[in-house]
Amino acid sequence: MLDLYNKQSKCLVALDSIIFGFDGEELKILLVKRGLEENKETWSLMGGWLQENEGLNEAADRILFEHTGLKDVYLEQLAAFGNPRRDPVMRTVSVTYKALLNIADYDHKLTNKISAKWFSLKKLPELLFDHSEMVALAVERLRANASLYPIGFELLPEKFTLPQLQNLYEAIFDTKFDKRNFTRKLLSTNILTKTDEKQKGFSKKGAFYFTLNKEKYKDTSSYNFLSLTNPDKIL
Amino acid sequence: MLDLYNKQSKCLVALDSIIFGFDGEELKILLVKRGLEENKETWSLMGGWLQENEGLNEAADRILFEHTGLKDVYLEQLAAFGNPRRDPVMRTVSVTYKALLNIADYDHKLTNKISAKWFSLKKLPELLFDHSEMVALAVERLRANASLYPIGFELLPEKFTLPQLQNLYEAIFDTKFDKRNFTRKLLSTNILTKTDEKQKGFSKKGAFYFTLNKEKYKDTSSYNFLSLTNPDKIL
DNA sequence: ACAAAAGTGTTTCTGTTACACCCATGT
DNA sequence: ACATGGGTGTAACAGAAACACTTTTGT
Repeated sequence: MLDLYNKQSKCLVALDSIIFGFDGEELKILLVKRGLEENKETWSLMGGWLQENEGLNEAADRILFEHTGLKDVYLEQLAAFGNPRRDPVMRTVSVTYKALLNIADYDHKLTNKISAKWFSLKKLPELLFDHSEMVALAVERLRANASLYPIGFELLPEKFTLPQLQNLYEAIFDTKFDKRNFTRKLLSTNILTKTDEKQKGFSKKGAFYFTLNKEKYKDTSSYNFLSLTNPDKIL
Repeated sequence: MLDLYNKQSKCLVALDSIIFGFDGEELKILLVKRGLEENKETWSLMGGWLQENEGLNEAADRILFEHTGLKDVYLEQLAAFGNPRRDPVMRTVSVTYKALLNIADYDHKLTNKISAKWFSLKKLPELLFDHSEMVALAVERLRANASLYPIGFELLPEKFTLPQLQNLYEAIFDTKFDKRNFTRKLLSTNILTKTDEKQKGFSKKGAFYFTLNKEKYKDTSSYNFLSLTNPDKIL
C-alpha cells in the first residue's frame, strides 16, 4: 500500500494569516515585507511553512507567535489556495487563517524587527501572489461571522466603550448604524457588563467602559446575536 | 532562494468530498469502500490525490467525475484537515469539498462498480480517519448556506413539488416547518415558477410541479432569502 | 364514502427602523 | 458659556409565527 502513497506527488504546504486589528477608528490588517524573495519590496501576509510534525492550526499559531510574540490569539481557518502557479518558485498549497487581535496587545518591537505594518483595509498596497484574494475572502468571512456571533470583541481591549464598539462594527461592515438602535441591540444580548469607570481624554463627557460577560459570550444562544443582515442601511 | 523552498518538508495533498443527495424523503451522503487499504471494510468519503498540475477545485472536480461520471456539479471548498497523524500510513493534508447533487442524475452503474452507497445522514456508519469530523462540518456549512442562499435546489430534480422542497429543507435543518408559512416564504422570493403539470402516483390529489427561475436564482438579492435562523421551532 | 395529501388566509406578535433632544464635562 | 461627543425613548412598520379547514382524487 505504501506504493500507492509513494507514487503520488508531494507538495509544499504554506500557512498565511490575515491578521485583523482595530485601533478604535479603522479596521486594519498586518502586513510584512518578506526578507527573502526577489520581491523584497512587495507586502505580503504573514506566512510560513508547515513542518513535519505539526497540525495546521498548530503551525498557524506558531507562525503568528514567531512574528508577533502573541499566543492564544483568535485564529480560524479560512480556506486552502492551490492554484498550481500561485507561487512561481515552486508549487505550494497555502492554507489561510484569519486572526483577530487587539492592536494594543501587539508588540511594536517585533513589528519593527520584521518590518511589519498595519494597513487600513481601505488603503491596501499591492500584495504578493494571490494574497489580495485571500484578504477579500477574509473580509467576507469576518462580516459573515460578525453578524452571527459576537466575534468582534476579540478586536477590542478588555474594557471598551459603546462608541468604540459601534465604530468597530461600522468598520467591519463599512457602514453607519443608528446609535440608539445599535446600543439597544447590543445591550439586549446581555453580553455586556457596564462598569462605573469612564473613558478619559477622548471626549469631554467621557463614555462608560463595558466589559464582556464571558458566560453569555460562550453561550450558543448568542448565535445570530445581531441580525446585521439588514442593518440600518448597508451602503 | 530555491534553497529556502527545498529545505521545507513536502506533504501529500488529498481531496475528499462530502456528497449530499436528496431522494425526496431524506438527506443522504454518498460513501465508498476504498478497495486499496487494509481497512477494506471501512466506509469513507470519495477522495483522491492532488496531481502535479492541477488546482484544488480542478482536482476535486476530476475526482468526483471519476467516481460518479458527473460534471458541473455544485462543489465548494470546506476546509483543510491536517492533523499529522490523521492518515496513519503517511502524512497527508486533506482539502475537503462539499458537493450537492440530484440523486436522480447519479449513475447507478458507476455506483455498483466502485461499491458506493447512499447513507441517510441519520444512520452513518463508522468512517475512515477523520471523515466523520469532515461530514459534521459539511452539515454545519450546508445549513448555514441553505438559510442564506437558495442553495438547496442543487439537490432537487429540475421539476419539483412544494412538498418535496419542504421535505428537503426539513431534512437539512432536521426540523419541521409550517406548510403555509413555508410556501408563502418561498413563493415570495419569486424564484419559483409554477407549471401546470402535476405529480402522479405519490399522493392522490397530486402536487403541482415547480421549476426554478434561474434569472432570479442568480440574483444576489436572494441573499438571506429565507430567514431560517429562527425557523418555526428548531429542535 | 373515505382516506391521504395538497392547498390556502388571517391574526398576533415580535423585532427593526426612523427619528431628536438633553446631558456631562473640558476648555 | 459653549462646544463636543455621550446617552436615552417612542411610534410606525414589516416580517415571522401560530393557527384549521376545504379541495382533489385514487381506492
